[in-house]
Amino acid sequence: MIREFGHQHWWPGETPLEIMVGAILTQNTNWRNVEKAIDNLKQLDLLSFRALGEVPIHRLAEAIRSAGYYNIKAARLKNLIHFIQSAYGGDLDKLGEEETAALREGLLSVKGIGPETADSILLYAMERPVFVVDAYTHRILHRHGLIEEEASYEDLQALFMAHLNDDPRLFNDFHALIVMTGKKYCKKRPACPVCPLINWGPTSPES
DNA sequence: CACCAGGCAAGTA
DNA sequence: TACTTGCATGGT
Repeated sequence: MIREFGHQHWWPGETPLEIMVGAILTQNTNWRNVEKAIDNLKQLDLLSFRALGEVPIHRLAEAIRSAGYYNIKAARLKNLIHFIQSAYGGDLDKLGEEETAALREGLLSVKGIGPETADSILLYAMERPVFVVDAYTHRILHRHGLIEEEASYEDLQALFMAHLNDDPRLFNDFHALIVMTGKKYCKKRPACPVCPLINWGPTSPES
């Protein structure tokens, strides 16, 4: 994957807050639509902890319209801000000092933050050695016969983490490369240059 | 036109 | 517990 795409150096975001916002906005959504929403938040001067807390939710929803599911995502952003405010006094530095396991639990307690979003925040915003699993990860591992179709998020995460060094830089690149590979080759390609041993076949991904 | 994208929660039986 | 449905824009 490195040969095909090079190192990725994710997340495409400049600050921890921007990464957290992007993690929520990209849920089941094309990143290009998310970029527009984030650009818009910057234009409107809304991409700060303070502004996100104060902006009326309907105005926030309108600002992130291009990311889709905008009403739900506006609420989810508010939920995240509220969590940081109530648990860490709105202090991102204090949040940064929290233990990884405790922080993960806290994030998962926020309505609208599930395992992938929580782990994306932990890895890409907080640089914690947490492997991020997504739909591509599941699809690729299943096609290679490495997991059962029914394997859970935690099953996949445990598999990676049991076999890799606890290195945030490695996890960063690995997940990003899986996404790149999935986007480009795992849909309807007859062959994948990243993994020449596997011929996906011309039919549907899950066949 | 149909299908999907870096999910998650709520509803139903 | 095990499925199903809603959420929504924008690109292919």
